[in-house]
Formats: sequence, C-alpha cells, structure tokens
Amino acid sequence: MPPDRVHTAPVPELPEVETVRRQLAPQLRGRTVLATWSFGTPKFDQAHLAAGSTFGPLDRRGKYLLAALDGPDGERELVLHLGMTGRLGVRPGPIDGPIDGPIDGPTGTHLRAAWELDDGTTFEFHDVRRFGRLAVVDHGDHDGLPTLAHLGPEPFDDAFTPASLRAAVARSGRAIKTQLLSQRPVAGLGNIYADEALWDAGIHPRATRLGTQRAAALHDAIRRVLDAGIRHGGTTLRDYRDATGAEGSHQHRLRCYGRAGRPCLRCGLPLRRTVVDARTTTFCPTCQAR
DNA sequence: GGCTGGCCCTGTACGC
DNA sequence: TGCGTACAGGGCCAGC
Repeated sequence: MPPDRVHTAPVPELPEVETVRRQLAPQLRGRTVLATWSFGTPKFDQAHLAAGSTFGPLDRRGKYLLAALDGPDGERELVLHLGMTGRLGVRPGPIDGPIDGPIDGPTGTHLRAAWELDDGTTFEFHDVRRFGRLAVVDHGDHDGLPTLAHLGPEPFDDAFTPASLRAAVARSGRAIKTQLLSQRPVAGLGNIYADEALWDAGIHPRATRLGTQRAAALHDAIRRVLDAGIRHGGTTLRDYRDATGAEGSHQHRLRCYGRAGRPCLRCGLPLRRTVVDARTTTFCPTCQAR
C-alpha cells in the first residue's frame, strides 16, 4: 500500500484552538468594538451583535472559543468555532471588508467577520470553506449550539477520569472513534488526535466497550497527545495557522494519523486506512486488534 | 433519546 | 494545458 496521500485540511482541534486562545486573549481583553462587518450568511451575521461591547476574558470549551462581552445588552458571549479552515487574528487598521477572496495579511484569506477595536486594530475571522460559525448569546446560554450544550468534560479537568470515560462509552453502542468525535465522552478531540490517542492506547477505532485497564490507557493517551499538541503549538498539515499566522510543529510528531501504509512505530507492520463515521481513520491492525 | 445519513463548502489532486 | 470529478471533514438537522 502506498503512503497515505495527505492533501486534506485537518481542522483546528483542542491544541490548535488553545494556542490561538492564548495568543488572542491579551489582545482582545478590555477592547471595545467600534464597528463590525460580516459575510452576511446566518453562520456569521451575528457578528454585528457585538457592536458597542467590551471584550472580557477569552475562554475555551473543547474546540469552541468563548469571549465574554460586556455591553449595552448586559453580559453576553461571543462564541466562535473555527470549523475546518477558520483562522482568527488581530491586525492593525480599520475594517477592510466586504471581501470574499484572497487578501493580504497575516491571518489568512476569505474574511467572514470583523470587529474594529478601540485601539486602532481589527479582530478578524477568516474561513475559506465556511464550516466555521459564530454566535452572540447571553452569557452561558448555549441552547442554540447543541454540541456545545452537551459537551463532555475538559480533558485536563478532574471531572475527566477513566471511570467517566468508560461510563460515557458504555452509554452507547457506537464505535469508540465515533463517540470520541461526538465530543460527549471528552471535549476537544477531532480526527487527528482521536487517531493518535487510540493508537497510543492500543484500542481499535471500532471497539464499542472499554474495560477498566483500557479506559485508563485511553484516558492517559488522550491527555498525553493533547498536551503534546499544545506544547508544539498545534498541528499544521496545510491550513491551520495560529493567531500570528505561524504554523504549528506537531505534524512532525504524529505517530499514526496520515501514516497509512507506513510502518507502525511500535510493531513495524504497515498501518491501515479505513473509514469510521465517514472520517478517514488510520490504525495498526496488530497493535490495535479488536 | 439515540442513531443514521445527507448536507454545507471549497481547494487540491488526479485522470483523461 | 484544461476540464471534470472525487475527496477531505465538524456540526447540524431531518427522519426513523
């Protein structure tokens, strides 16, 4: 089997979103929105609801960024999801929009929303494929965002334990990979880190139950791969850039994702590609036997 | 309430 | 060289 062809656009997952959050938080906090612009489709047009508000702390839940807003309508929240190709950044100068096409600048292309700030800069949301979205909601009111409303525990919180992981998986008969991507057993995993964690723990992506030992192994593996991703500034295979426009470096350390046909780093036999839940999945048929 | 399948969307790779 | 097609995938939603 030839090596996996990697021409896809891996989405920002928890490490990438956390990297962006750490960079943006100090740039946004205390800044007041003077003007707004949006692409005009339902996924982005709530950008206007932030007009006149002042940014507070920038938090993260799973792959969602939550920016506190203090404004004329009380305490609200700007919720941002980067989808597959979303990029955020702050650049000098006023709003340039309307733009739908390649533009110059550090944050990418295809502007979808922009917030002009009171220090002469503009906070921008670029998203080529428009799988990203944003919403302005009352603080903590996530009913309109079902995945966020039902998000599992944060992977580094005490609430995420081997027992909680095992119990969450036991509530469904679906494949473990599908469940991890659902964000319910734990928040923040996407296709890359799900494959990496399952390989690390030696668990087949179509397994439907976890014993005590395997739940502990997967729990530890999830924390390990996400922590490594954050330390390396995220994974860039093509599209992802952080808030400064820089690439991450974790792509050089991937041990499973995108390596189908290449030798498993544990047993030396070829990794295999399959499809689980309509997502490309790489695994080792020997180390991750069912 | 849980599960499945379809849809959104666009850049890239590949075959002809 | 240029065109057409397949593919990638997170979240939402309708239907079962």
